[in-house]
Amino acid sequence: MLKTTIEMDKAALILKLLGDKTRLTMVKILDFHDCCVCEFVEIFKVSQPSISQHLRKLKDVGLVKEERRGQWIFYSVNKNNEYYPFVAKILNQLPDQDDKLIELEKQGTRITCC
Amino acid sequence: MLKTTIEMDKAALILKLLGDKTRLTMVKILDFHDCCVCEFVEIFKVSQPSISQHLRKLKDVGLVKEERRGQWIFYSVNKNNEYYPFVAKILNQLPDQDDKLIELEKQGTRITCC
DNA sequence: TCATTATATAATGATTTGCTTATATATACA
DNA sequence: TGTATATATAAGCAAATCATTATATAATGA
Repeated sequence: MLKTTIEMDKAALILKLLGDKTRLTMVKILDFHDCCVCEFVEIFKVSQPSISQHLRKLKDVGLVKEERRGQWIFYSVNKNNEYYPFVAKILNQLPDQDDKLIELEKQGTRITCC
Repeated sequence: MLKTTIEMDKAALILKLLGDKTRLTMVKILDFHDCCVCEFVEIFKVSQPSISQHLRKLKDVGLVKEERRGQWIFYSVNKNNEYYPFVAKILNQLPDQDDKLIELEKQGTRITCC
């Protein structure tokens, strides 16, 4: 049976995580494009540990997953996560953030390894 | 033209507000039933000022509105709010909280004035 | 192997959050 | 009018949050 609702506890937890502009934007970007830590550092203009800590939180609840590719660790949305459908309905209402990646391309700081 | 997306700033703000179990449950209940402060105090077993403060935050962003009825002040979801469609798509995925009100009825603490 | 690059983790600090108690205000009703 | 009830606001406090700097770990490439 397909789950159509989500427990309140879990919903509140996920909404809290998404209730931070940096993380919300990250997840919106990751919904369509894999990214590595250093790209986010470039995009958000905050320190590398700050980005790592945001990603850690998202990973801890299973919203994103990581995968090493050579020197980089790429993050992506874990679409198999039990709560992805819940999150997707939120993300679908947000404006696409492709301009952020286009900006990286222009700067030559987009990572496209492997 | 109907708005289909919401700015990231505003979305993050609203998600943060809903990222608290008490407020999330409040809004879910209010989506279908008006309630007054004292009912929430009974439901959530926290102090009256705590409930008032949560409602204040929700009111400040326009998500709920208030209306005095005699001695009580009833809150309801402001469905005319610009961002209600965004919120509704979240609320629709949450389990209904009618048991909370049924419990109040049983206890005789449901307020049905006016 | 050594220097560089990418990332994670630890420690720290300022700010925010969510509760509490105390108090003020407004309505209801005897 | 005086008392009880409902709500809001103020003040205070512990815990959580989000950033920073410092440091550790892992892979790359000369």
